[in-house]
Amino acid sequence: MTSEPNLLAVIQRQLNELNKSEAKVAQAILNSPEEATRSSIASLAAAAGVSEPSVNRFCKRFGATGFPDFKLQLATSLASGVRYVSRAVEFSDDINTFPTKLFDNAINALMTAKEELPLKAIARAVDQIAQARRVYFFGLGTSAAVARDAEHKFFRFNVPVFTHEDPLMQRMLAASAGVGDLFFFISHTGRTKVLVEAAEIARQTEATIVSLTAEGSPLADQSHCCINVKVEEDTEQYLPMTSRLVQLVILDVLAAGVTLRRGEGFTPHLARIKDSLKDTRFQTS
Amino acid sequence: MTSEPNLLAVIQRQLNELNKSEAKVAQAILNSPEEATRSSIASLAAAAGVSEPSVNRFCKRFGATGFPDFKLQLATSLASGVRYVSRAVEFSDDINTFPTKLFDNAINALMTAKEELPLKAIARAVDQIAQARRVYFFGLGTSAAVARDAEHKFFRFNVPVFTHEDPLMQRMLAASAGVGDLFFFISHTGRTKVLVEAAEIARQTEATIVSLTAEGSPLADQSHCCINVKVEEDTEQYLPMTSRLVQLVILDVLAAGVTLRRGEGFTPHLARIKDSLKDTRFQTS
DNA sequence: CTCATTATGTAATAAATTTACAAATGTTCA
DNA sequence: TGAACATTTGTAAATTTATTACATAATGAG
Repeated sequence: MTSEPNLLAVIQRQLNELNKSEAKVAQAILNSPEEATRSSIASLAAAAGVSEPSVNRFCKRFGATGFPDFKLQLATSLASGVRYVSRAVEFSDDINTFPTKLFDNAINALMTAKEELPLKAIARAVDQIAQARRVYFFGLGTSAAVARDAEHKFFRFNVPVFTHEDPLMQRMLAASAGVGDLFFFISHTGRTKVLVEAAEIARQTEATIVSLTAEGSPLADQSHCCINVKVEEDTEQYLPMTSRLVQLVILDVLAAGVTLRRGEGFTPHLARIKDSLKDTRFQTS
Repeated sequence: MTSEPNLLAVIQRQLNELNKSEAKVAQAILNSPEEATRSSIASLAAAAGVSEPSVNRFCKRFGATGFPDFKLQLATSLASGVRYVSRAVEFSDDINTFPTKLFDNAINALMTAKEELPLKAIARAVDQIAQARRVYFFGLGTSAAVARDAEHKFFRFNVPVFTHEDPLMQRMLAASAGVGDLFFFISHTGRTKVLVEAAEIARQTEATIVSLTAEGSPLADQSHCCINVKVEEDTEQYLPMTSRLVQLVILDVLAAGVTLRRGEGFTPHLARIKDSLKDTRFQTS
């Protein structure tokens, strides 16, 4: 009943243990799996050079209730197995291809991140943020923009938040930290010197250090709680694009987590902030 | 023939444009998509409370050749693992559900945006940015972080870029603009007063106005070129989450577009900037 | 070489899907 | 309002597709 994640591999593996006509069916399916999902039992039987019941028996042998069920499993397996392969933009690309590639890469990164979400670390970070008296979001370069976004978001939850892009300010604030302060470091590589140094300084105080960065990096080493994001991205060669998207969504998750912890009683507060923005907008006609 | 990667979202979106019985079928499928992939046309018709041909017509309306083909597409679409209908986080959610929901919503937003990418506007914006003598990225609130990210990205392409979050600075810069200046406004709603005013001021100069905002908004009206992003997001009630992700990826697209226009000769410049960052990092052991 | 066993195919049956058409419903305009 | 038209929906027949039952062929052991 459990849908096999990779049906083709299973078929391939059992190939020798099949009898002649079943092997023919297997071969036909392995030759063009996509086509098999679209064929009727008659056309697949013809393609394999066997009779229709042989195809049916083949399907049952692999745990399906019948041919349609088998096709379904095969289609599912193909869809999940193919996995978008991220594609680099090339100089030969034109307006019709490169935007799609970039979107595909972004989508792919989020899907991958979603699958290996470090839920324990996230839950812990939510706890710590919810308990903090003050939260500092620090990042540099691209991550500075992420930190700014986080500040904006968490501010609405009545958490006193601060962001500073200036490494000197970051150091000074880290040095004068105390109980109840939480430093949230954001860095794709986790190796940016001045940021790691700020973390080291903060670590010597009573403050809590949370980081959103690469596993096993110097920055992660300095953290009480590290949310590590695995994004396959060659930042040495290209600009980081997808990693910051994942970071942003994770910060959304943290913000949502904090809100949920506060419970429904907190919603009026959010509504008040929303209202305060109303007059800054042109009304929709 | 093109297999829709996001069938449920497509169905969801067209829900109001369907007639009664088709809507019933749509609802039945949205209620339990997995079950639909395993049902026969008869049982789905029964579940929806319509006749079998109605189900068949529904399938054809969505580009399938018939019911089996539709089931196949649906199964394929489900297999990629994303719940394509955006789901709001609720107070009953726990750590195992709400992070997934948020990721799914983000992925969904990017997929939808990808489907209706305004390629003409993007191509035009790329042209204009490539020709600009100076580019100003202006945004407020959440969009300020997006503007900051854009500044960071475009800076690497040797385009003189500037960002200011201060509305007064924005106005002053807008007022003193001239030929070759490009103002790039970022706003989800396109109705933020001070931003629209800055655009109005800039519009009276020789500068070019490009905006990344909602179609038909006051801000769009002020722009020479408007890249409109359709993201279904209730910003009145919730914080904008997905829209800024789409904005970021579109800015990546613009940056890639500018790079492609410059041709391969430009890559050494990027390499030099990369090198300049090397010493700021701890080396990987 | 014969019997038992397994493998495969044929043909009938059953199920599911599609098509053609008719009834019902809604819409337009005098 | 109501006749004429268009649209939607369902019924029933036709067609396609899948399954089952059974017969025949192939294989292998004694």
